[in-house]
Amino acid sequence: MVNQEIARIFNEIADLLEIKGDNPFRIRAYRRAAQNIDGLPKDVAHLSEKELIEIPGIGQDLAGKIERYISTGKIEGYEDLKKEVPEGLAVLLTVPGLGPKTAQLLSSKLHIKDIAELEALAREHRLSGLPGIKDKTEENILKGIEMIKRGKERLPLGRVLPVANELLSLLREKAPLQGLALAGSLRRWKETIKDIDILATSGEPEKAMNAFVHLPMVKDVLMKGPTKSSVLITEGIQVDLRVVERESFGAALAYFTGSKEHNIRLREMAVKAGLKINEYGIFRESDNKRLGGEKEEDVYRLLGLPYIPPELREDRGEIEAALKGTLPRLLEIEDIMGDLHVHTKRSDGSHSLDELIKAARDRGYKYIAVTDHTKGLGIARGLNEEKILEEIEEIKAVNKKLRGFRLLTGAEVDIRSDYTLDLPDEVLKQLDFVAASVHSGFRQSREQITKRLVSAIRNPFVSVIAHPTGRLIGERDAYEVDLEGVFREAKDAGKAIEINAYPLRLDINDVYAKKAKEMGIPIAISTDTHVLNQFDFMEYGVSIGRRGWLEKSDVINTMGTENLLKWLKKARSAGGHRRS
DNA sequence: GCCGTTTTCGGCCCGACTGTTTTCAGTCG
Repeated sequence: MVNQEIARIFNEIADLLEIKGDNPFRIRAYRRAAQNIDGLPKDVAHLSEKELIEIPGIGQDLAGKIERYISTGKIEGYEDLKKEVPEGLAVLLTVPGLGPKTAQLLSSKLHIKDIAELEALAREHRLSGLPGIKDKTEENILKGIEMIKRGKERLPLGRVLPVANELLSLLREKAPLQGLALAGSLRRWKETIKDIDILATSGEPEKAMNAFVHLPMVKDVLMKGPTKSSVLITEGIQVDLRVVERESFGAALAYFTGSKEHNIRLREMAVKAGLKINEYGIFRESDNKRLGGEKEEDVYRLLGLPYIPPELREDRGEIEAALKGTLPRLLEIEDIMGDLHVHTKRSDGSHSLDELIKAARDRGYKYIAVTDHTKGLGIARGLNEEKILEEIEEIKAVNKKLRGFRLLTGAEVDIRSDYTLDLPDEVLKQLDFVAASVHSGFRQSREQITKRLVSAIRNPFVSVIAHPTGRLIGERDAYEVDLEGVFREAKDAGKAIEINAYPLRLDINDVYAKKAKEMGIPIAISTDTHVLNQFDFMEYGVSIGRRGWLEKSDVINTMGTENLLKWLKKARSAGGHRRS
């Protein structure tokens, strides 16, 4: 999509304007526009000017710039701006702690053009002596460069959350802190995380901060104050701890949870209502009287809004919905009745049916679908026709003995590069549940891969498309695919789309989940469990669903067993008509 | 550059920490 390209250019324009010292609100406008275009599930190339202006943060001017970029490939002013700012200078802004003012200074005095030069000069202590720069600043610049070299700025949620929870329990044990809570993008369940934000109250903040910066995994202390400290831990993750008074805890939690854009919107509303919101509370502007802040709900209540769950706080329309009273009633983990993507040791899973049944029942589930890989996936010991039929027989036998729980016969069939499935219809039609997914040929063209998914959807026996984009967060990009086109087909054929809850997948993501909901496509949230404790991944999937504004009724595995089986049957007959 | 049931012009969120500073600018979130 051209969206990401435009977002990149708008962000670069913001960088360049920042170095020039331009109007900060203009800079903010470019960044906001970039963010909203980036997160848009529609290709801006296909939008009219009127539709562009409906995107928050896009006005007459930027809409025109986008339109002309689509037709001419150029964004006016951008080239001129690049000429005004020395080549490569914007790159310096990627060094943490180094902002536009310092970049400008380094460029004008020392003509530094890239990070390599900056590093060399800092090592030779040639930066010291510039106005406002001494040894310590030099040291911090080198530290910042080290952080860049260490690589990835954002880590997958699934890698960070376990570390964060471990940190919490350690802090509970070692520091005089109360009410410890995760905040920031972790609390919003964003799919990648830049740092771990922790909020707490304490009667002895100084002592608590000391305990924090001396935790065993702390590698470096970035800053340390009485109410806020930041450290770098061994995994290379930054951890911020903020300590506030109890009466401010709710306001601080709202502030520290973000997103920044959501908070800005709230604070703007507050100003208009004669209020002031900061991390200490909600105050009346006229006499600074505290109106609330102990509970997070206070913030929303005093603005006349219903409580907005953290997963929605991205300034993607949740404030408008709250004002109109149309916030979704979000899906809860307790709504999930079963898992529709589970592997056994017959293919590449690790457990028997009995072990899986017990684990699922322990979670209160009513059913699981057994979806072993099929023969196309040799590497995962995929099952051939004979073995699948064998498994069906075994499941039928097990089901006869079960009370209040049901195994669905199923498979995760491979969608081959030649647009066919790797099991014949005669076998598929004997299964309760068929997930179809792509495991190879990722480099095919957008048209080819889209056609593969569409062909699978048009097979009457397919129930759901699993991990529809094939991405592995931080490891492998999604293949090129027209998901919107795939969604339209799924809508016509009455099929579901999966949110794969495996933490490195989270596929489809929140933005497309919202899109699917808007298009009326049923969603299955499934864990792709290979080992028992991976059933716990459901929490990640539900959170992606919540970030996508999903309600219980949008998700098929919130249905009871009978209703689900009915739905599956209907998906078959609906799909059958579309057979091509 | 965006945006408006108080505005089509004049606003635009708010505070902590650091380093280099005699009172604050820069950066970050």
